Amino acid sequence: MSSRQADMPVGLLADVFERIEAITSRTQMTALLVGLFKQTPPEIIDRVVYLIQGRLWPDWKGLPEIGVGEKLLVKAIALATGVTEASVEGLSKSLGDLGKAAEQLKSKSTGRSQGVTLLSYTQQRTELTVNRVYETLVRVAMAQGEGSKDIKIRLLAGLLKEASPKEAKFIVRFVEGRLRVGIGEATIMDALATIYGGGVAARPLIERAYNLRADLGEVAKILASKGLEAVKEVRPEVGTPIRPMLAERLSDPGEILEKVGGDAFIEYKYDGERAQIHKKGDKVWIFSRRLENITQQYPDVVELARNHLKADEAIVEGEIVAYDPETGELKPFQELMHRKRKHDIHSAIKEYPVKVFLFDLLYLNGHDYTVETLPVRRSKLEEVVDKVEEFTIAEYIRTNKVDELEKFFLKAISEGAEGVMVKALHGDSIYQAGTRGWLWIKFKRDYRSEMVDTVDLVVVGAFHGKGRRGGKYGALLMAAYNDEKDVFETVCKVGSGFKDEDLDKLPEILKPYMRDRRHPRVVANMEPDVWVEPALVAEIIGAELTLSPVHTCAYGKVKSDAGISIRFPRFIRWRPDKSPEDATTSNELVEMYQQQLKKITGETKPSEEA
DNA sequence: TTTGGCTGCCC
DNA sequence: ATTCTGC
DNA sequence: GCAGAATGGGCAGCCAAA
Repeated sequence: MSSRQADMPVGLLADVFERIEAITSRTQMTALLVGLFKQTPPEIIDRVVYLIQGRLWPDWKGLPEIGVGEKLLVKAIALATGVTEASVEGLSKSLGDLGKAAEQLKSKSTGRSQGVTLLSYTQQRTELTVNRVYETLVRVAMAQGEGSKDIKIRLLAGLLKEASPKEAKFIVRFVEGRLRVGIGEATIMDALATIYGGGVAARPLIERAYNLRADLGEVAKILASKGLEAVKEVRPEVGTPIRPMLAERLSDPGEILEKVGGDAFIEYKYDGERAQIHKKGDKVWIFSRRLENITQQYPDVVELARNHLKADEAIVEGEIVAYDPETGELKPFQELMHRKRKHDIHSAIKEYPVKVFLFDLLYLNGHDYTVETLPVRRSKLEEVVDKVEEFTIAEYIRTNKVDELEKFFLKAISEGAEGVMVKALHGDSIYQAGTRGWLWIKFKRDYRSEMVDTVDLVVVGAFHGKGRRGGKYGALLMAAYNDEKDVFETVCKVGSGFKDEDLDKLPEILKPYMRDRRHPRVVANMEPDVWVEPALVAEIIGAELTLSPVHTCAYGKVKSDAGISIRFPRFIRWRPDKSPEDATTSNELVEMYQQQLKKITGETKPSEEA
C-alpha cells in the first residue's frame, strides 16, 4: 500500500468530528461535513469517506477486517499511554467510551510521563495525516497469523502515541467500528451532493450509484474526479453486490395493507440467511445481507444456481434455509448457522442441507430490473427459475384483503416461517435499497405479544452503557427462578426496550440491591459489571427461545451443555407486583421450549391439514 | 494438542 | 435483529 | 418518517495460553 501524494492532516477530520458530535441538527452536520470535503484532495476522498464510515473498505471486497476489538484496543491504549490495562478499562467503563478514555489519558500524559519510556524527541510530534493513519490501519488489518495480535497492538500503540488526544479519541472509535458522531451514509451522501452535485437535489443520483456499487468511497471518488455525469453512468454489474432493499415493521394487518396501498404481494418470511445470487455463465457469486461474499460457504447453492437459473447473466435474491430433506421441514435459524464455516464445507453440506426460496430479480441479461415494479420483477423471476425442491420461489399470494393476509400469516407460521413480508406492487414499487417508502413491510409473530412467550425475569446484574448510555447502565442480566434448587439462573441480557427515562431511573432502582459479588442464589457463567441481589422482576419479550452455551437456565435439561435463552430480548415493563420467586421458573421455560419445538416441527405433519 | 478468549457476522 | 430519540 | 445509535443470542475462525 503506497502513499499517495495528496494528503491532509488527520487533525482536520478530528476537529470536524468533534464539532459534529456536539450538535444534533442534521442540516448543520451536513454543512460541517461539506466544509471537510471541500478541504479534502479528491485523490483521498475515498479514504476520508471510509474513515467516516468506520471501515477500511467495503465488506464485499473480501479484504480482512481490522481484527481489533475492545480488549486489544485496551492493550494498545495502555501501551501507548504507559498506564495499566486495568486503569484504561476502568476509565472506559466510567466514561462509556474507550475513545474518550484514550483522549483523557493522552492529554494527562503529554510529554514527560510517556517520554520516560523512551525517546524525548517524540515530544515534537510530526503531524499525523490521513494517509499515514489509513495505511497504518491497513497494516493492522493485514497482520495475520502467529504473532499478529502483538503486531496489531504495537502498530496501534504507535499510532496513538503520535496522535493528539483528540485524534486518539477518533482513531480508537474508528477501530471500534463506529465514530459515534451522528454521521451515517445518508449524511455523507447529502454532503457529497451539496459539493459535487450542485445541491441535495443530486442526492437520489448519488444514492442510486451507491446502491449499485455498495462502495461510498468509490462513489465519492468518481464524483470528485469525474463529476456527477460519471455517477449517472453507473449500472448494475454481475459480481458486484447491490445494496439490499429492507423492510419496515408493523403489527397490524389492516394498517400494513393500507401502507402498501391496498393490493399487495404477501410472501413467507423464512428464518434463514438472505442471499443475493449473481450468475454469469458458469460463474456464481453469493452475497450476504451485509454484502459479504459468502460463495465459499454454499457450494450446493452455487450448483443449484448454475443449473436452475435459466439466464446467462442474472442477479436474484432469496433466503437460504436449513431443512430436513427426509421430511421437508424447515429447521431453525440456529441450525443454518452451522453452515457459517470455511472448513469442512462438504461434510457441513451433508449435515446441514439447505434450500433456497427466491423472492426477487434485480438484473437479467443486460437489463436493470431494480427500476421495474415488483410485478414485473416477479414475473421475470418466474420465467428464469427452473424450480426444484431445493431451489424455488418463496410461497406467496396476492391480495388486498385483511382476512386473507391473516390467514396466510398463520399458515406461514405453521409451516416454520417467522412471519410474512407484505410488498407493494403499485407503479412505484421499484427495488429501493434501504427502508424508505414503506414498499416492504414485515409482519412477524413476535410483534404480537399474544402470539409469543412473554416472561418475567429477575435482575441479577447490570452492565455499564456506552456512547449515549455512557455513565449509565446499558443493559441488565436477567434470570429465571429455579424453584427446585431455589436459585436464579441466567436467561439473557436485555438492553433494548428501555426509554431514556427508564435508564435514568435505573441506578436508583438498583441501588438497594447492588453488591460487589455474585449473590449465592445466583447461578451465572457471565460476569456483569455490578451484581444485583435478586429482587426486581421485569417483563421481557422475545421472538423465541434458543439453546444457549452461556446461560445457565435449565442447563442440561433440554440438551447437555446448553441452557435456555431468548432471541431478540427486549424490556417491556417492571413488575413491581411480583417477587423474585414469582418470576418465570426454569422449568416453565423448559416447557415453553418444548412447546415451541412442537409448533415448528409438529403442526405441519398432522393429516387433518388441508 | 487442547482450550478458551476475542472478534466478526448472521439473525 | 429491536427499540428509542431528535429533527 | 428518516437517520442514527443504543442494545440482544449465538455461531465459526483465529490466535494465544494452557
